[in-house]
Amino acid sequence: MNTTAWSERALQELRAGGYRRGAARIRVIDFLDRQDCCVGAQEIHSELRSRGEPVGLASVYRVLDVLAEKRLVQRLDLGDGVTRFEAVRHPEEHHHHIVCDDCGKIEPFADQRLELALRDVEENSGFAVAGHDIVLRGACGACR
Amino acid sequence: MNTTAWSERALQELRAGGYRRGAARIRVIDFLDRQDCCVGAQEIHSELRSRGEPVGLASVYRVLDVLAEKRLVQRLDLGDGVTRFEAVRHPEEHHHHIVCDDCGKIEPFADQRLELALRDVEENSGFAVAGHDIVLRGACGACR
DNA sequence: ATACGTGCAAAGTATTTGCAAACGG
DNA sequence: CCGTTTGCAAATACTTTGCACGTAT
Repeated sequence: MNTTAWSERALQELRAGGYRRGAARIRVIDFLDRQDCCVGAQEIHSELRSRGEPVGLASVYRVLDVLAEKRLVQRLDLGDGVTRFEAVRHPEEHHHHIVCDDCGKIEPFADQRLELALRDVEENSGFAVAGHDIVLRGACGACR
Repeated sequence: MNTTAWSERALQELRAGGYRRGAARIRVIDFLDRQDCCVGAQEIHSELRSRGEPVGLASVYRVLDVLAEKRLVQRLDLGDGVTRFEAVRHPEEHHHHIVCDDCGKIEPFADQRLELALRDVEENSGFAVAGHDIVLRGACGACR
């Protein structure tokens, strides 16, 4: 399986949308593709900077905005005032997160029954539901 | 049923915890008791001010902090950068929220199957889960 | 009387916006 | 070339903190 598939697809979809391949865009997309969990904008900014691939912080936010609009990344809010982003590699199989209140560790999880229950709620809500955010909080194995 | 039960219980629990009945504390608690949905700190502050019960914004935040710690209110993050708070009237029957992306309308919902599915996930997570936050997003009946 | 509570203003943090210069196609 | 993208700095928005004064107990 090709590990760089996502960044390629992202750049391709952006191009199709009339977006150019600017330096910041490529760097941020490339960075996101290397992550296996969600990251915040400031984190992306400082990591890229320390790797010698500096990018303006505003550009990071702008790139993330475009990616989120194209649904190439998922925004997530863990409740600490930082918006995090994660590459959407397999749109059909999405997952959620569980966060440790003590050490801040973030772990993903997926559950079919949960999704089915959510789908039912969504269908009976009277809303045209576009998405849902689920965050579990507690103490991780190491901290409790 | 007594509609002011919550504010009384809140003040009582705070007193038991060694907290005094300061003016800001009473006003914020009283205000929260009159709401039927979640509210943000700034909103509480300006509403109280326009009602002629002014309270310092910092005090609002401090009161909310104490209440959240004592689990008398629930924090919730709807993803728009504003932390909202809601009185916890019946700890055993909690609910979640669905938000309209267009008009910002917030509606509560509760679902037993969803809770059961969550409980299972929580038990198998390896975490000692303290709580969960669920937010559904979409277009409400009027906006879609 | 004396700790705790409050209000104001200043600081802190995350994010957004204005604008001139750089750059992709 | 020309419109898009970028980086910087300034602006915004929410929340937190420091500190002197007020007040509940």
